[in-house]
Amino acid sequence: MDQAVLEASFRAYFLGLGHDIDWQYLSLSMMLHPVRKGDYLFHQGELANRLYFLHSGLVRYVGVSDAGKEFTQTFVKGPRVIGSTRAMVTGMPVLFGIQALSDTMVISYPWAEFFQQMSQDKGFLASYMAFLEQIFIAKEERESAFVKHSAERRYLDFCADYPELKEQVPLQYIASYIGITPIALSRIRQKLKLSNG
Amino acid sequence: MDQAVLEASFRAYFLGLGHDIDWQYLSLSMMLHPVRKGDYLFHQGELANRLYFLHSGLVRYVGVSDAGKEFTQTFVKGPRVIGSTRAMVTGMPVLFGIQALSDTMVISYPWAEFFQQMSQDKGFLASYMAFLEQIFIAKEERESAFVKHSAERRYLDFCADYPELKEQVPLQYIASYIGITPIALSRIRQKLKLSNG
DNA sequence: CCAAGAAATTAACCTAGGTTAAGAAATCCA
DNA sequence: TGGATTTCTTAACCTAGGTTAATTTCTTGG
Repeated sequence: MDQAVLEASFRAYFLGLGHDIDWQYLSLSMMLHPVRKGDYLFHQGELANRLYFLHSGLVRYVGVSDAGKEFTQTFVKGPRVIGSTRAMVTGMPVLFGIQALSDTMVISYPWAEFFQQMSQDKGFLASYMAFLEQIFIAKEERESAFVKHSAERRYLDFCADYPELKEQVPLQYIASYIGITPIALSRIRQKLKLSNG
Repeated sequence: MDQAVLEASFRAYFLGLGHDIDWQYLSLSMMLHPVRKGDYLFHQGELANRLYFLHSGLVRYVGVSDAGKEFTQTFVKGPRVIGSTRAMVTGMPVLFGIQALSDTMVISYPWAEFFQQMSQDKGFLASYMAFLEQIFIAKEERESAFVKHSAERRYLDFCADYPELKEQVPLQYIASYIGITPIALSRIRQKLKLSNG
């Protein structure tokens, strides 16, 4: 895949965040990560202090519980910045892994250097800020939904909010996203089928 | 309370986020909200499109579920910026209320105007960005803990992480913070008491 | 300092969702 | 295309934590 295309995709994404950015400040070469369906960009516990950009494809963030059970934190479709803000900013090991659900293309830059160079540009700061606001708002909404709604309601909301994911993503991942087992999700689907005729 | 003191506290907090800020850009008068123990700064469902700063005291963020049950999203001790990023940025109604757990003093500015003026300053952008990173990281950690650990473990972690809150905050709020009922928390505490002699 | 309300505990019972297990359906290669 | 693997469903049983309700302990305002 052509690096120029990837770079253009990356810049277009940032432009979409609402501010003009002067990329002259940036003098770093990107790293390419073609991640195949099923494989991981990184695993829980590893270091991931880079800025990752998912150019194309679909991934999920996966945490593993003390008891060894998987939990899907979120699904992300490219083009979008992905990764762990915490790991990137603090240099601590990630709390979740990122698994490709389709063949994907990811690029990355080392965050510390990238930020040092780009923070000279106000447009970049404003864009990155907008990105942080976006992902924080998404978390606020998700936390709220988790607390307020039953598993059944969370499933229905998922289907309404992500009709296309509902088709592409294995049910077990959807179950782990709404916080229940695949068995419990089956029961819910069964019940819904009956009550809807 | 002296406005100059509150303003100084506000600026000191931002300075603590790591960047020098030129406050000359700002020409807005602050609003004062002395919120007494037990009262709310705002309730779930209201508009809260202002930048709130908790100068002193302790508050909790409270969501109410479909079934009418309360859930404590987080505890915050001043001095710190508080409020809903989502409500502030998007102008949508808040997903949770903020209740004072002690007598508090809160000040606020209208966010849109505040941001318009202050976004001219790179130091402010960088500081606000740092704040967003901080709160996002906290959410990442909390989400991870919720999924990975049992209620008992979450209680023990809470006690370890916030020894001072453990003393000041009613048990029912701690219960709702770790996602269980006060009754369930009592059972856990009982069990721990027995097993520790 | 006391009465009234609020907070915490305990007990008895209930239920959503977890667990194990086994079969059916879908998917994936070779 | 067919055997193998993975995914999904169903059933039977179990358990953490919810619910209701009664009792005790703490707070707090007058």
